[in-house]
Amino acid sequence: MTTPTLTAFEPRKTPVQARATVTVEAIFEATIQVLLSHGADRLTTTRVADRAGVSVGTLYQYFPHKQALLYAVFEAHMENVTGKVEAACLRAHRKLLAEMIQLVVEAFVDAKMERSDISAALYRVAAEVDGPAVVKRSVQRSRKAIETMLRTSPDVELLADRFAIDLMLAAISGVMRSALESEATPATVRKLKEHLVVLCQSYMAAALTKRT
Amino acid sequence: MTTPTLTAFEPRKTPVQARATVTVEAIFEATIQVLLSHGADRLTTTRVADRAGVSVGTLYQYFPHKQALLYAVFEAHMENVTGKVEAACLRAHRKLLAEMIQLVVEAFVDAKMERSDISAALYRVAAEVDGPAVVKRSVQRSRKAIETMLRTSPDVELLADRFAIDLMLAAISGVMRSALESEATPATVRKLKEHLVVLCQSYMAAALTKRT
DNA sequence: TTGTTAGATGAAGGATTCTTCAGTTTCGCA
DNA sequence: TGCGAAACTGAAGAATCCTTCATCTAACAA
Repeated sequence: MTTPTLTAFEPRKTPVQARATVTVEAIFEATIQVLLSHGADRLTTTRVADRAGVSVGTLYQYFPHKQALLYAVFEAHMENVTGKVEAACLRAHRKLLAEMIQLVVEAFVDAKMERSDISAALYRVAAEVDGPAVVKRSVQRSRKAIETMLRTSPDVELLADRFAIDLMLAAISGVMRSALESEATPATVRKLKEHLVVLCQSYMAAALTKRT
Repeated sequence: MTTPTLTAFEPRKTPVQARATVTVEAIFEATIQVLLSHGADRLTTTRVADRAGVSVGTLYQYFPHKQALLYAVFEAHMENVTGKVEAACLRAHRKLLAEMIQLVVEAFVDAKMERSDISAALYRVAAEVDGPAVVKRSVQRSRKAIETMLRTSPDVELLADRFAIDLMLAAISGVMRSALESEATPATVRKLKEHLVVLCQSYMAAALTKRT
């Protein structure tokens, strides 16, 4: 056992020459393009390779199987969103609770909406690879960032448990999914963002006050 | 054009004899069983038929294609959950806002957890059929029930817009999905229920008070 | 009892897609 | 310039799976 759990999803070969790097990048992009133009069910390794301007064989040189490809794309997306959230947390250090929440929520929403088409398409991908596992890791990272952020607030005396934070993140995700799946208009998204901020602020205020 | 949009998902033939009804019911149940034992990707029409104790041909006599079968199962699940929510709304008429929210949230959670294995498995099915469309209809029904419920409250003066209610429902769904996908323990679910109630109560209180 | 309709069967057609690998081309370096 | 390694190619193998339809059986009504 070299790498126990996720071996099957790791790249088969790492590019060393420059052109190989370009190829992998092209395959990556092509995957997203095919996803958008043909849908997740008509996503074929051959089609992706065509779109990337390479042959199927090349694709299989870097990804052991179709799932690995999809997994990589999905993971990259989550990584991007999580990164944005972490960055927002850092920027929000030492601010008031309400403002913290606002910054984090807005960062999350913006990250998802930046390429809303991709975000929406990836929901179907997440179902085919092990979405929940990737999401769980992403949530853990976000939670940690939020926890340390909260510790710097002059506003908060009672520290929120991970439960409350995870729940808040799940709620945000749910709202965003619903918005993305119904192709919400920009105006709607703006309103949604405000409401989402209110929702999280109210909940956090309640969670950080409640004495049980 | 007889029935424009969803024709493709409607049953091909309606059972008239008693044994046919039994058959359809068996196929229905078998679909869920196969889903639980083999997973959504290994869900095969032949396998479902076998499990139901009939031949594939019989299956295709009632469902035009595999998707229609999955669609029917998913829709039934949503129908069940939505029904429970509507019932809870009716029971909560004329109560105080906080209690209303509590009853509705608990009804939703309970409905989803009643057969948590099925609920979880159906997330993958929803991705293959047009999940969002079914969900949207379910949300509309729930929202209406909640709106009329809220109107009977002595507690609420400012009426919540559909936006706020939809958002709340999406948040609840997101939290439940996260819980189901991580196979939360009963203890966790209990805690989660409490928190979800708090979250929704806080948000609704804020939404029904805010003056913009 | 008998004719008619509903219900059930399951082998086989047809189509699609993943994945491999033997062979070819390109790159980097001595 | 020449050689070994890295990349790339794409036809073909292999495995699945969906769906049909000609045929048979059970139910029901007259």
